Amino acid sequence: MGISCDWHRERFTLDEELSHAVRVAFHTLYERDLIYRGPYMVNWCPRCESAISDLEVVPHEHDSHLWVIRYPILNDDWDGPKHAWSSGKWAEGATDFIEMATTRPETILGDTAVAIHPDDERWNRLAGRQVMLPAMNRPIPVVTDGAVKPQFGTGAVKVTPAHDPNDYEIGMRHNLAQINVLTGTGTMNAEAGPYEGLDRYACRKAIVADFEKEGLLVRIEDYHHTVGHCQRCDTVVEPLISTQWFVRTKTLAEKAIRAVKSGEMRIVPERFEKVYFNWMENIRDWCISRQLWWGHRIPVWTCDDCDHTWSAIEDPATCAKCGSEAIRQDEDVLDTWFSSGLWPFSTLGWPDQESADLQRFFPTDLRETGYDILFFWVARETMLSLELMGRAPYTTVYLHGLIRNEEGKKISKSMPDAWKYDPLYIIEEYGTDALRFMLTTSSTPGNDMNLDTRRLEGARNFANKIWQATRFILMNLDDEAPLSLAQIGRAQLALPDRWILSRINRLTGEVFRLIESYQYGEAGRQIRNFLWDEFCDWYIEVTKVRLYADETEGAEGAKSVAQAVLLTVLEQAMRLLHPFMPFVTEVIWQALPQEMKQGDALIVAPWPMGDNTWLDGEAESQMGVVMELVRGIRNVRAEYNVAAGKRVAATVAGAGLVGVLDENRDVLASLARLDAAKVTVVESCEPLTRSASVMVGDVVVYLPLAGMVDLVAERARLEKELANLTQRIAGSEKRLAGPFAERAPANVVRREQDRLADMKVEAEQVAEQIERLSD
RNA sequence: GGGCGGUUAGCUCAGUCGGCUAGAGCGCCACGUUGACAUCGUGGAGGUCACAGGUUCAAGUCCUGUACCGCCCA
Repeated sequence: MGISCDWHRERFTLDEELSHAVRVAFHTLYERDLIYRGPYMVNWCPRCESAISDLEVVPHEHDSHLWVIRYPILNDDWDGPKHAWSSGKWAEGATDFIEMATTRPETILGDTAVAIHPDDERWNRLAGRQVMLPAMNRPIPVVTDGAVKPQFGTGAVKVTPAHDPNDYEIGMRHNLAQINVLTGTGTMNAEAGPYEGLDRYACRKAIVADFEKEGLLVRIEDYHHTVGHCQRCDTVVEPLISTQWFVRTKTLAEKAIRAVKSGEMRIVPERFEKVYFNWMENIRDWCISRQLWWGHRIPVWTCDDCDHTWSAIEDPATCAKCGSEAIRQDEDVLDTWFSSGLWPFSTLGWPDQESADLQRFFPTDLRETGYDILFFWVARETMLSLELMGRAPYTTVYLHGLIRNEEGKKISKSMPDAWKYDPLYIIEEYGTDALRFMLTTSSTPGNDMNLDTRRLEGARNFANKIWQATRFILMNLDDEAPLSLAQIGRAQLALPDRWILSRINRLTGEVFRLIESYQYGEAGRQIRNFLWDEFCDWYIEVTKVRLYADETEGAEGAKSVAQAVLLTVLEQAMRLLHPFMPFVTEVIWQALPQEMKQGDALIVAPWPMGDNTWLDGEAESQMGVVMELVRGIRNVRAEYNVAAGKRVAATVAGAGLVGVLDENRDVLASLARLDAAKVTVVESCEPLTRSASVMVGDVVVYLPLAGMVDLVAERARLEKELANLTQRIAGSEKRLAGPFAERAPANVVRREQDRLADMKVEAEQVAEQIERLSD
């Protein structure tokens, strides 16, 4: 991708230094009582055989079922089953039942209660009674709990504290047993009684069949719901009670919120601050232990002899308390985001606070990443940095959007056509510069971008365009070293030179401003527009007059001025474009004459700063008139089907710009395909008959297109133009006559007045031409 | 349920102090000069800025609401 990195600072979190940082970080947090171990309901991936954090659970929608089942009530008529489960007679004799719905019938085996809402009249009468748990022959109570939603299912719910977060809460409130019926791989364990050894889904099938056989299956409803999947392997996760390690996030999150609120750390675009606050304010403790075979092993040891548990930075050989050698390190490893969260300082030498890199580079200016990483990485880096370094890890977080496919779908490796979106493939097809330019200029900060190959083509074509422009400039150099602008007096510069130099310096200032405010896309687009539309389409075309001029005419001086300006502008533009298209700009820059540049390579060349002394409003406005005239003449030629190659005569009534236009008659002639020998520039003249005319302000150009001008058509054309002008003049006059004149800022009013004056002059000219054609 | 983003030309998108006739690329129509480039040039057609209110001298831009699409969190 052409990214400029300090490659010698490349790091891996399992490197020795960074592993040490992990140990120190863990130990420090442990000593501050910010890390604890405890039983908790976690998300368990049966395939990874590991706990995963809340963030690693991806919800997916599923079409499933709601199984409505019933449990028999223990009462005076029935004191329990007389027959074996699955005999078909298990519930024989039972007279009262409680109905409830479940999406996971296999968890029935771990039920330790049935819950109802205290106000639910359907089931109130059963509060405090015992029901017999099918299959397990375990009497369990009916409890009342406000958390039960009466409108869901039948209003009664089974309670499985070891396998559901809500049930866990209910279980805590009612002091219910937590019975885990699953193994780490998702099969039923010994607590599952007759179903032991079955896979969770096989068990589901089997238990439903048995419920049906026993007459305890009321009905099956279709049900659409979301189910959590493992981010890593897409397996359906199980909520499971297990003992895990956690970071207490409350105080860390408070600090992290304060860092942004106080302005110590800024998030761009700003709207993501809200997302950040919302997440931090509702944060749950961070489960950091993983039951994986790789990673940083948790640096906590337990003594078999005295049960002492402690954290250490260096591996201990004996118990810190009793000295016994019978010690064991915790088997679990740390969540990778724990070590990654230390990245902003662990890579700079921390915990060595004196490290030169740490002193120099911490905190970092800018953290750039996708907004989907805000919680995973940015939030953790921020919390850990504030706790361990005492300050936020960076001053600004810049979040970009995600690349999506043509239909706006998130691209993932599992898509059959994922290869199309592989950056290496795109680079192969369009080039790295094209990809970078497309990525940087195709969207707005923080918004997603649909990949569009047409934009890649456009970017590739742009690379070709500047390459061709460079070829043109270089092939028109002479043997001698080119002059620098400093060697040329400003008085020697022609109007187009002053214009393009003003434009590039204006652009340079604008790009600086845009990049400073993180508007990279707009900066890139402006550079592109400058190079293609102004530099290539106008300036290069203008210089051809001088570059191709017959040298015997003594045009040598003018030629070298054009060469100098071309090189100067190109060189500066390449420096501006370099971050967007590093490769082609570097190659072009390397090919430029040494006199034009500083340093050995563009990648280390100074960033261009605009020079305001080159800003030239007069040149921009005068050149603007020239360009308008050229466009107008081209337009007329096209309308009258004048052969593209045909050079035509012209008379220019230049009015106040007569001097300027006279000096630039060659430019006009070249760009508008006029016959230079037959271009007359005067201040004013009698309207030419049998000619088409082009008006820009008070300048009129007459094109005597003998035999080609259809008087009727020309009149119609001019009348259309006049109608347009008249309408705009009316609008402008109306505006200036209203409250606008006194309420709007003076400069805006002034501008409107100037516009009106210009339009009036032009309208007069057009009217005059129509008048002439009527004679 | 809470929050965010989007809705501008046929398509993909810009438009960050509210202020010239709302822009670009691609596509479309016409033409194409020996002299950098057909990965190109010149000219042209094409938009009631989702809808409804409001603020303002002035609204694509600010405020309120609605609709549809997408995303995040619970």
